[in-house]
Parts: sequence; structure tokens; C-alpha cells
Amino acid sequence: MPAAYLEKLNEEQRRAVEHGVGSGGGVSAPPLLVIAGAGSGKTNTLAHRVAHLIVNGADPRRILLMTFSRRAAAEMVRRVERICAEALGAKAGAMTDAFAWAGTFHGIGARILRDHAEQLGLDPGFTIHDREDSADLMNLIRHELGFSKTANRFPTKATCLAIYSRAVNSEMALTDVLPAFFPWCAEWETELRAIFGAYVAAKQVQNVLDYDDLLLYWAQALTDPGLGAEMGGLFDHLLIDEYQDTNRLQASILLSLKPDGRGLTVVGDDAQAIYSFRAATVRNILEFPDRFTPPAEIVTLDRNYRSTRPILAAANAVIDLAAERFTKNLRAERQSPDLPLLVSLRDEADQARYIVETVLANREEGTVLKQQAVLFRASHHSGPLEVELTRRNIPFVKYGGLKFLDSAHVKDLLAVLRFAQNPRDRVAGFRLLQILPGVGPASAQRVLDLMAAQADPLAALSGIPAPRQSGEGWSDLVKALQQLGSGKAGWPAEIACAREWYEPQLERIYDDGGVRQADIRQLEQIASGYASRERFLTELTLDPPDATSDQAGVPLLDEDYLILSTIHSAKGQEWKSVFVLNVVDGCIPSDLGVGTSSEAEEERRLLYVAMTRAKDNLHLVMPQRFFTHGQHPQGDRHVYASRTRFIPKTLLAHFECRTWPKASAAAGSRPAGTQVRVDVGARMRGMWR
DNA sequence: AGAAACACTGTTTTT
DNA sequence: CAGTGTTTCT
Repeated sequence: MPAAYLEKLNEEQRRAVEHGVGSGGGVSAPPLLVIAGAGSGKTNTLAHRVAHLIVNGADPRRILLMTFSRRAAAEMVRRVERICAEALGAKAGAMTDAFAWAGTFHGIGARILRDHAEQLGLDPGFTIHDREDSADLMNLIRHELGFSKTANRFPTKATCLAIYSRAVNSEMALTDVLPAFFPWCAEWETELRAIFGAYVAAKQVQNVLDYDDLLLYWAQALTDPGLGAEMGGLFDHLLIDEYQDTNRLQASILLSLKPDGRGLTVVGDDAQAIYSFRAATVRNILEFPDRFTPPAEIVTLDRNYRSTRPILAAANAVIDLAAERFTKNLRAERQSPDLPLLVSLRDEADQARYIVETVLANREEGTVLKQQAVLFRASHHSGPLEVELTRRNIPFVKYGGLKFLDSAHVKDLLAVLRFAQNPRDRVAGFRLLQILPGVGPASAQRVLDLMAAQADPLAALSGIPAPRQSGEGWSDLVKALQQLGSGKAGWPAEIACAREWYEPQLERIYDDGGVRQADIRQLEQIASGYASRERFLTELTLDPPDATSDQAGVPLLDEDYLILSTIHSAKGQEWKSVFVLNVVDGCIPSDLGVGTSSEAEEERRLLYVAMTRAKDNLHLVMPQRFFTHGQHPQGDRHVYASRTRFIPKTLLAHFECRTWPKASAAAGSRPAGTQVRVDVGARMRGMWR
């Protein structure tokens, strides 16, 4: 008799869920590709497949689920638990507790590398560099090799890292990467090669891995037949979500784990590929079926349960103009008479006011703030809106863009913990030492060199003479580090030690110590939720708290707040009402993102992703003019923007076009500028919040 | 020599 | 605001 949970699925969803599952949990299920359009019940289908495997006897300890973000993984686990509980009753708890391999590619990689560290010649205590740490290390090396003062300007640290990362993730040779993606750096190939060589060596000496290493070491380990079989043998089932946003290196890992594809399920949608800047390639998903013999089974989910028919029609029309399409359009299941709105208004200040007023009106009609989201291409696009929301006292949470962890004082405190954890980590040490007064780059390097020469760097600290002007701060730091390094205090008491050392420094360095101190306390709060210092540091690097809000603390769970998010961070989510900011050329597409036609195509998909987040109401907002930066607060230099090229005239029939505020005799004669100038000032101030 | 203070500029998207 | 480059101070 079929399980009750299967009855709720449509025919295609059910086919994806049941594929290859027989008695024994489908241990030898042939490879499966699920093409799942926006709003087609993808997450639900994948969760049902995992649950169905477990219910049919698959060993939950041997199921690996990889998603794009940790948030998505957590949501998936929650749903699997729910479905299993329904089907299995009391014994479901034990089953789902055992389902512990769910996370991002990078998170799973870190875990597997730590488990197999010794076989790979790695110190299991390695620390992980985030993007900025990696760039800092790249910068140190760039300096050491003397490339920071070449006659022609040398690529910046961020560019160097981007080139390195692109080569690693796309599995391309530097010679091919440069002309294809960084033509303006092609003249530096020899120097870059030297930097990358030194960068890799430095990471190894310092016992650190960067994001790319988490995949690269994993992929390399898998090329060894013995280790490959061992790691592949850990799992009967591998399920990968958002497969259109994986890169070559990730595909290599999958294929090495399961060379014949048995037990492999990948899910994705080529129309939603928006991560090519991270070397993701849509070819992974397109080529997947034919990598195996016989080819993978393909199931297509093309019924959209999320958006109303007019919203989906508009989104389909946008993506229909794409140069290349591989999947067909979605079919909407929900009727509605309301067309999506295309709102033109005067400037960004009006845009902010329009959003605030509409959001509040929606709430009056019963749509809570949490069911409404404002999406934008670049993090700073929401600046004026944030000012307006703050002014009107409307709580909001912002996803994407600058994070809590990026602020200098938080990084300082983390540097203390990281250096204690791994005293060979020069990026952490370099940062930490320079907090002391009278210590700059030169003295910091000297201390690190002396430490590096010793078998026990932390113990060696006692024998190192204090840098000339560091005063009594030096011995305090040495004491604090050795105390932390001994591990005697235990976790989370250690973070309190670190804070006690850092707080006086904070007051000395910054004028606005109060706000920053609150952040430090919040970090301490977060830290107490982790089992150990190593776990805390690793997980914080791989999964930083991804929202910032207008309040110091994270909003209480029962509190209502508006969602602000970059389009990238909105992937996989849905809201009742969605507003998309700055739907004009220069923002969508970003003026930085139209260099090549494939970049422009990705911008088009970005707009498609934004539009398909909406369930009931969609507002595309277009300010007509933008004030340029870098001028006097009262200046009125501005540029005029036009509607995005992705919505040409021929598509206007899909929208209800409006101007705001509604034209009236009085409003029409409003003296230009006066009201606007005030808000520009507010916006400028808001930029530095 | 090396640290600190100052002036100037430029900002996509993220594991 | 952070990152970079320049000048000034110790």
C-alpha cells in the first residue's frame, strides 16, 4: 500500500521521489536528474525523496545531502524529520537523528578533510580562511615578492585571489583563465604564477585552508583509488540541490565519489543559474545525464504552485527572450486577475517612500511584514530605503551584503581566538599583533618570524623581546594567548578571556566604543552556542550569520519585520509580496555585468529569479534619476536611467504600468528639488551607518 | 627604519 | 567605510 505522504505529490514529483527505490532503500538506484523550475515544489520533492529512502530501509547515516547554503540544509532536514515522523511514528526520531550528513559542499568538505586529515598529510587542527583572510595572505605574498610597486599597476589582492579561485574552481590552466576572464591581467601571467605558488606554500606551512582548498583537497584525495573508494563507500545516496550553481571542481568530486552514478540524485534549473562569477557552470547540469551509461533518468517538474498566473506569465516572458533556453516554460496553477506592477517614479527617495507606504498598506490588509520582501541587485541599493525604514521605525532584516563579521572589531576578537587555535596562522597573528600600540607591519612580521622558527610557537612567545613601543600591552597579550592556548579555561569561557583582553584595546582604538562593545557581547552570546572553539571558528567561517538588522540584537522570533535581501541571497525563498528595486539599466543589469553576452544573460536570469519569488503581488520599481556619489551633500548632479533592457516594449502588456505618486494638478506643480535635497542628505549619512 | 596621522578614492553578487 | 598612498613624527 502506498504511503500517505506520496498521495500529496503530483505525478512527476512522485516519479522523482520513487525513482529506483525498491526494497533495501534503493541502494543501487541509477542516477537521476530532476529539472525543477521555480516554485515547482523542489525542496518538498527532495525532502520526500530522502524520507522515502529512509522509510524504505536506507541507512540514514549513509545519506549525504548537499545544498547551496546551510539555511537550505537545515530546512531540508526539518522537512525530512516531519515526513518520517508521519510515516514511521515513534521510531522516526532515531532514524532522522542518524541523518547527519547534510550541509554545503564546503561544510561537508571540511568535515571529511578533518576526519581523514592524517591520511592526507594535514594537521587536523587546521583553521579555515574566509575570503578576506585569503586576500590578506595573498597581499602579504604580493608584498614579499615585490609586486606591490611595479611600474605598471599590478592586480589588487582581491583580483589575484579571484583569478586563483577561478582557475581552481573551473579546473582551468592559468594560461586559459587569464585571456578568458581577466584579459587586463594577461601581461602578469609569470608573476601571478609565482604568487600562487608562494600562496599555496604559505597556506601549507601555516596549516590553513581557504574555501577553495576545502573542495580541492577533497577532489585530490578522491583521485587516489584507495581513498576514493573509502570516501565513496561512506554513502549509499548522494543528493545535490541547486546543481546549476555548482562548478567543475564540485562535479569532479561527485563523479569521483560515485563513478557509475548509482545513488546519485541532482536537482536544479538552468533558468536560475546566477553564480557563474563563482565559476559555476550550467554545463554541469546539461551534461549530467550522458556522463553515465545508461544515461541518467530525467524528471521535469514544470508546474508552478507559487506564483499567480499573471506573475508567472511576466516572468516567463522575460526568460523567453534569453539567447539560450534548455527547459520549457512553467505552467501556473494559481489564478488571479492582478497583473504585476511596473512602477515608475522620480528618484530613489520616492522609491523608498513608495515601498514603505505600500508595505504598510499591505500589512493593514493582513499581510505581515515577514511575508513581504524587497529585493535588489547590489547590497548598497537598499541604502535610501534603510534610512526611510529607520526613520519610520519599521523593523527590517537584511540578507546579503556586509555582515556583522566584516566589522573590524569583530575580526580583531576572532583573530585572538584563531591565533590561539593555530599560532602558525600568520594572517590572524599579523592582525592581532598590530592591535598593540606602537606595533606596525614590520614588528609584527618580526615576531611572527621568531615564532614560526620554534616547534611550539606560543611557548616561544615568552622568549621574544617586546616590540619597542608596545609597553605593558605586550606582556598582557602574551599572557592572554598562552592562557588561551593551554585550553585550561575551556569553552566558552575562553571567549570571555579574549574579550577581557580586547575591550581596553577597543576603547583606545575607536571613538565609538559603545556600539562596538555591544557587537562583541553579541559575538560572545553566539559563541556560547557552539561545542568547542574549533567548531565555533570553523562554522562561523563557513556559515556566517547572514543577516544584519537595524537593531543591535537579532530580532526576536515572534517579532514581525520586513525582509531586505540581495537577489542572490533570495534564492529558493518565496514571499507573498515582492518588491524589486531599481529595475533600470545600470542596476539590473548591473553596468559592471554586461561586458560579455553571457554576463548579460546571467543578469537576465537574475531578474527572472527575483520575479519568481513572488506569490501574490509583484512590484518592479523604476526610479527615473539617480544622484551621483562623491559630491557635496546638497549637490544635485544626477543621471537619468531607463527601464531595464530585459523588459522591452513588447513585454509591457504583461504589466500594469503606473507612475507614483499619482499625477494630480497639485503634485504636478511641486517645485522641483526642494524635497529631494533633504533626502539626498539623509541618504549620504545613511551610507555610513 | 618604522609607526602613525592624514588625504584621497571607490565600491556586485558569496561558500 | 575600508583600502591605498603620502607625509610627518619618533
